[in-house]
Amino acid sequence: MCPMPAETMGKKKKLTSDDLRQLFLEFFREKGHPILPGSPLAPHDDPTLLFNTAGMVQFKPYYVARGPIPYRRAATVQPCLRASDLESVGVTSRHHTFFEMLGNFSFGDYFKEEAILWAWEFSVDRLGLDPERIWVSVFEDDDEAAEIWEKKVGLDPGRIVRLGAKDNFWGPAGGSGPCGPCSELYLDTGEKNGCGSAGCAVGCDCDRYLEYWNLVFPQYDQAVGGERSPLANRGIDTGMGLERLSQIVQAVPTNYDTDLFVPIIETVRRFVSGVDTTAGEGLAACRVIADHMRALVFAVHEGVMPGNDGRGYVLRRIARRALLRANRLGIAEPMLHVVADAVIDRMKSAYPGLEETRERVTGTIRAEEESFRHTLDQGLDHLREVLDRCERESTKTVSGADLFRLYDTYGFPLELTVELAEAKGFVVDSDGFEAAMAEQRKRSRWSVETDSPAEEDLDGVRSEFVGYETEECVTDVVALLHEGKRVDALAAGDEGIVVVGRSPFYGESGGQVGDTGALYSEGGELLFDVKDTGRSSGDLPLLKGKARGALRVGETVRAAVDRGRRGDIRRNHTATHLAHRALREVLGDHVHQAGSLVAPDRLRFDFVHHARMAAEELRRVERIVNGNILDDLPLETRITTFEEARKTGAMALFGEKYGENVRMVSVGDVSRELCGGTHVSRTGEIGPFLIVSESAVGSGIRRIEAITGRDALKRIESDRSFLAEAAERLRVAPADVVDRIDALQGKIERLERELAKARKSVAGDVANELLDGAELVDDIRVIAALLEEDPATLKGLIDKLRAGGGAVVAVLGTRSAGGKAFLVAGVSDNLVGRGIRAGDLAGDVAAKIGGRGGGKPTFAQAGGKEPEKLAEALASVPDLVRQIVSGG
RNA sequence: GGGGAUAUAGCUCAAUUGGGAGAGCGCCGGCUUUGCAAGCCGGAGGUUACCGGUUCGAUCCCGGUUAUCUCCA
Repeated sequence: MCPMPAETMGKKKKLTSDDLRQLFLEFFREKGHPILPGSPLAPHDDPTLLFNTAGMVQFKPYYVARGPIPYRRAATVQPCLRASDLESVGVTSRHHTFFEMLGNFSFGDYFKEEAILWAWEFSVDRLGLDPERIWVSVFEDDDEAAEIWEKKVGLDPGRIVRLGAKDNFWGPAGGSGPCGPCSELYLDTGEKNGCGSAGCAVGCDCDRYLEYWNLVFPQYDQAVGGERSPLANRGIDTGMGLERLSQIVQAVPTNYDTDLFVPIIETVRRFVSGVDTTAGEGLAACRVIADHMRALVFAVHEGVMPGNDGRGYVLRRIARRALLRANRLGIAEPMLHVVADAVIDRMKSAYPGLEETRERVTGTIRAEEESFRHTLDQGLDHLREVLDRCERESTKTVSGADLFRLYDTYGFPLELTVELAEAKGFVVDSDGFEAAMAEQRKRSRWSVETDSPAEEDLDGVRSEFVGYETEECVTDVVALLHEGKRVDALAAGDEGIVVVGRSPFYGESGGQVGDTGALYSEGGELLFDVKDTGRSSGDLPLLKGKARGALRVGETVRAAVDRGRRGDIRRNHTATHLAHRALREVLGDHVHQAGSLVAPDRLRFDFVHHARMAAEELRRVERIVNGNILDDLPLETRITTFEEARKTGAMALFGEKYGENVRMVSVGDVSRELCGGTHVSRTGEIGPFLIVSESAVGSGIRRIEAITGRDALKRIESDRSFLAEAAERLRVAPADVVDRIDALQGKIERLERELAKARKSVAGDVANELLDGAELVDDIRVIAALLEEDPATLKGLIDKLRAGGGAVVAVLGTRSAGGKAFLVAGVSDNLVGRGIRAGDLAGDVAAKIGGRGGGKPTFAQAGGKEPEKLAEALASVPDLVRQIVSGG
């Protein structure tokens, strides 16, 4: 193949981004690289990263590993997500939240020479880039790399530029790990694209020299503190962004004009009318939406849900930024899910898995759109209130506190607040907002600093977990903690923490709760009650509890786990695995664990699923699990490598940290999961499995709770006795209980209707009687009576008396439950003007029975503690009315 | 992990210093009208999230729990 300048490519068959992925992988396969799948965007095994931000992340251990590794070179296409510089997206052509990295890697295999020669060969021979327009940079003191470029490649020394650490020293990704100097390849797109300044060259910020490939030569291992040591397997780590590569190969002005983005941006445009989307803000908005939706689709596809912390929060912020931009474009309807469809259509050829999750992904995004719409509506209401208040207080400034409250509490975007407030002629106190923000940051930092325990206290302490094999063993006390400090001994009665050399106690982890039990002396004396077992950051089992005798470091003890409780836990844990498997079978493969609790009395399993489970689905899950239990399947645990386990299809958790070696738990051939917990040896031990509840935990996450073994038997027993008892009370056979209840309810309904009618007519009679017996004060009929009715009836009577017409004052009393007095007072509407208020009346009468009262002018209630004085107090009502009438 | 807010009918939300739990939509029944949209009347539906406290009396005040929203880390 002969070299071709970039522009001429356009006239021939244009290379698509799909072609470029293939060409790249094919080229490095020819050079002896195994082609590996990209690792997940959300790495399970690297807690230093929220998301995969670079191509080499999955290989970090291989650079550091001293022992054997599965391969010495590799090539990948790695999806990456970077949310650290969201503000730059759409403004420049080179920042993306989601991008794909093409990379070739060497771990202790080839080094600079091959990497450089191959990069050149691929650029010129396969991509057809014009060799006269390729420039390179090397780290300032990397003579070796410069010489390879000059001597072996034969590149004009004038096109080899030396740059400092800012540009040409890479890493480490995530703050620690492999790093080293690098060499970058650039394509000169010609003077017309430059900034025109005299110093314009490689490294300049303008768009003339486009960096497209970074060859990193990792040779140091950087610790968290910043110190560097030589890397065990120095090697090569290259990264070429597919978006940028597509831009230069397709000879278009920006990444957004490549075939990766065009169909997506076009989809966004379909929703816009009246705004120019070919330039300026409108164009930038379309680009941002397209970019963000690519990130969102891939992250949700992998099972990350928008939420309010960690990875989920990053996702939510990305989604909301996209929505805000859509808002700016005048789009009111939910549309991101449509853009998501376009992303899936565009990317499914390279990532076929996207098609399978399409419905879940677009559904999740749609739900997120609607939830943000809701947040915005709420925020608008609050903003309106704030502005109204400012108006009333005739101030033209919206305070920092108000701005912050809208943002912090109601999640209303600051820029929207500012825009809307200014449109109405207000000014905003941005400094006040910043101050409030700084205050919140300070609080958060403070809380992080103060609640980390003094873990360094346990440096050098070793403890082995032997609980898989045994529930009881003889061992030594290797450390004691009292009130958070290392001590040599605990006295009887002290609360503290014990660490033993060999621990049969399981420390809480992976959802399984900690064991309880006891420590005994060699003579059999109880020394320590283990009330719970935790886990230090170094995974030491920490036995928490109370000393019953003197306990010293170095002492030999017999450690015994509470066997019955552990048995319950084992049953529930194995049942959890079976339930997980059964849920996937019934609901689909998108179901995966989002949280789990394995306790002795129940198991709780949270999982990703978008809808409420139907009763029939729950029954099917139950039936499948109980079927597995009846089959009495054997369990097998095996220690293997993470990669090996994945190949066998074992389920692993997103966001969970796994070491080099993992423990794989298989239940027959129905379930295979990575798990450190304790399990039964055959499923038959589990006994009955009953799902007792299904509920929502958060958006897109459901929860089931279930019981097994002894608790399930107890539940069945009590359910049966409830039913038997109910049947007995109803005097029917258990099978007829439901029919009987229906019949009874119909009867109750009929009787209640009749009763209400009867009450009404009785109340009418009583009201008439009371009116007849009323005392006249001037023209006012005054009624005061002590009745035997309940408070609700009294209230009804008052309404009747007031509605009867004429001038009426009524106070009714009764003894309420609990030996207290209850009063209601009513005054007809036409008397309010004459100064008679029900509230006052109720208060005055209540005063005579040791209580208080109040209410509205026409209706009031009161109570008192001395019901025996009720009659006397009521008798005073006519006088009270007389006083008001004559006094007023 | 920390701060703030919210929790009332199936849904969206009211309830003025603590004093009778409501509206709109939806649902059921009836009527009227009709090309459709609809209209009129009636009805069912509530442990005011949960637990405790103050009070004669708590949807309202106080404390705790849980859940959701939201910001920071």
